Amino acid sequence: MSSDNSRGDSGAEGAPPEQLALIRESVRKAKEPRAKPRTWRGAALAKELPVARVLVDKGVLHLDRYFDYAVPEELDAEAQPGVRVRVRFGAGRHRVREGRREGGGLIDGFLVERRAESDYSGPLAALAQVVSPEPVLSEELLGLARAVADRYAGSLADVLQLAVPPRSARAEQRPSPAPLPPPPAPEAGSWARYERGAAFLEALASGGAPRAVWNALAGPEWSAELARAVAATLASGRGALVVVPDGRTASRVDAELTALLGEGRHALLTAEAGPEKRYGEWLAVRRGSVRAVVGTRAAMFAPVQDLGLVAIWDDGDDSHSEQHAPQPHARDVLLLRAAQDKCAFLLGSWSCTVEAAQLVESGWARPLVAVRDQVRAAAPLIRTVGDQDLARDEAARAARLPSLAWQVVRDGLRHGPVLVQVPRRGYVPRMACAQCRAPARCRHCAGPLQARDAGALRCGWCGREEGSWHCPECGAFRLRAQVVGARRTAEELGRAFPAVPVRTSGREQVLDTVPGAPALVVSTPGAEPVAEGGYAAALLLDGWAMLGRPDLRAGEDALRRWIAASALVRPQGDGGTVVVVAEPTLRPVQALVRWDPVGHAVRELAERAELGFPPVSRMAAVSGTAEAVAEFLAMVELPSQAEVLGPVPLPVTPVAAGRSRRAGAPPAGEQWVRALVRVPPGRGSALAAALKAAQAARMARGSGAALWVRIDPPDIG
DNA sequence: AGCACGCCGACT
DNA sequence: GTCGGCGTGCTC
Repeated sequence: MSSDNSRGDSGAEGAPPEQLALIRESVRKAKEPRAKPRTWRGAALAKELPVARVLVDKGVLHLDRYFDYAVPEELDAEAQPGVRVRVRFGAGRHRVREGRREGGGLIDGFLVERRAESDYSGPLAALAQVVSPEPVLSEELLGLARAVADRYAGSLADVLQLAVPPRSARAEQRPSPAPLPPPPAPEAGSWARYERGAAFLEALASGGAPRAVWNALAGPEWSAELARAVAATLASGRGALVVVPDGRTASRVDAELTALLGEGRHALLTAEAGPEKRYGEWLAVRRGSVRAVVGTRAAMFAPVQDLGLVAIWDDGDDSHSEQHAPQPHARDVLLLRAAQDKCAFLLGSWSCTVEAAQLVESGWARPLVAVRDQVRAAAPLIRTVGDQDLARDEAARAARLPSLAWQVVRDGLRHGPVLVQVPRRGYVPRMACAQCRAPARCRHCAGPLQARDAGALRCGWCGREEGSWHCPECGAFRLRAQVVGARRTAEELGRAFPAVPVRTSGREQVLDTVPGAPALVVSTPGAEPVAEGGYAAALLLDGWAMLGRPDLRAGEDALRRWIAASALVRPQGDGGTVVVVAEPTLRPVQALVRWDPVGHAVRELAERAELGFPPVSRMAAVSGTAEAVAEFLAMVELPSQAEVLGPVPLPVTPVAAGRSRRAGAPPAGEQWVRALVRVPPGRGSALAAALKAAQAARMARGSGAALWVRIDPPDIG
């Protein structure tokens, strides 16, 4: 049967209803496996490749597949792969009685492919509109989005919403500038301080794809080093992408790139620019006018052409986790990109996450480190104040500050600014051995024990009660809740040194830099200003607060924050000193004293492997009402060896605090539960696939109750 | 999610 | 006979 679209009445509202009914009937009866494209309107179609495969822009999982549409002749030229389109979508074909096809509104989508035939055995609806001829969704970007959706059990449309910025017609109309020729390969510069630093740069410059986990030396040179890695990649004729945690850090790297490459070779992609400007920059990158990008997490999808290097700075910072579904982490997206584009990979940090250690241990990446002597020389001297010191120190108890700390601050203020790091509010205390401070863990699943009502102990993962806890480390029977400390100390310090100005940097107002003159700089973690010439000293307060969070990462995180603050302090050769108020026997404190974040991460990794924790095992969280979670767990076909922990009740969001409507958080006042599912190494994709399939089936059935599935939950206690 | 189909009971 | 209840399934 040949096409019935030969009449060419493209402008008419449609064929007579009888004919439409006839088409439908014949299609139904003939059951052709591969229908020639036909439209309800009978409009003239494109002569070549008259079928457009379209991804409809709806995040729902059961629509996470392509739909075929017919390409009308007049849209033939513009309807190219990658463009944004609008199509009619939804049930509504039965309105043909009135002679036209109405129901089903216009929705947005992406044209993914042009084909000769459809494997859909019904008449195709026609593309309604090509929104713009700009091919925003390249094959590479589609492939990446697909991989991210699979990894996180999310829908392709959700990922594309993160990956492709909203259109701005004005930005699209402006032509992007002509690309500049590749710059010369840069000198090794301060990369020479690292054992394999110069070799890494040379590999980038000569078109290679080295993969490294870079433990940066303390001090301010890291941003220039990142810029050199970008320049080396550009020199090879390829593009480069750098993702950093926040806008402040992005502008630091941006400044180094401008210093090294001049204007016009790189783009800065952060949320601070407005949507139009941002889309303009994004387009310049996509069109190949600009070959290098530095930006915050949304830049992880930046469509850099001929990508040669992806880099991430400080992957332990939680702003690398996307807040929108399916909540991918920049490190993992860049890992997928490196694998897909076969490009170089650089993960840099002053500290070291367990995930980074795993990349090295698995042999996927090589360590990029300095020799021990260099490491120690670049770092300040670290001194600790623990419980014993506090107990001995009567004055300290009264003033809440030990005399060693007073002394270091006083000496430091003679030579320059002194940083005081105070914890942010809102950490939840968890239980630990009163004697040795080992975190109290469930004997069944090794989850964190938490004190519930009336002092009953309960596991935060599997919900089992613990009636007769004793410490597996030292045998003690008593527990203590680890306390959250005060920022009053900062005020006290200010009063104690009345001649010195006190400056604060925190959530409300983040200072970028402070001058090299003596001053007390009080800051929360992550908001520390850079001091001109480095801080003379730093005081890290309330180590208990940072270590006491009921989180698997508490140790790693505390160390990362301490190291980030200490890295802003002058080297010990120049008198730089840091005092940390925390028990010196604790592992993260010892790692800080030795300045050995990598060793710390390696030990954590070994322990996680033994206990079946992520990232060695893959975990997923399923949260919702008790009924929804139970129903979901009953129907999901989990891969073999999968283990379900819980469900346990989640804390109820106070009605007053309804402002923080985080993705996956229960609505204010509603009681939700959470189950954790874990699988052994290598079964992660099977787990994601199973969860996604079950979620899709649930949605298709229209089970109304909200339910959240989160791969790699960040807060598993 | 919409929205239309379809296979059951009360109605002009 | 026909209108219409909402349970079920599809959306190119």
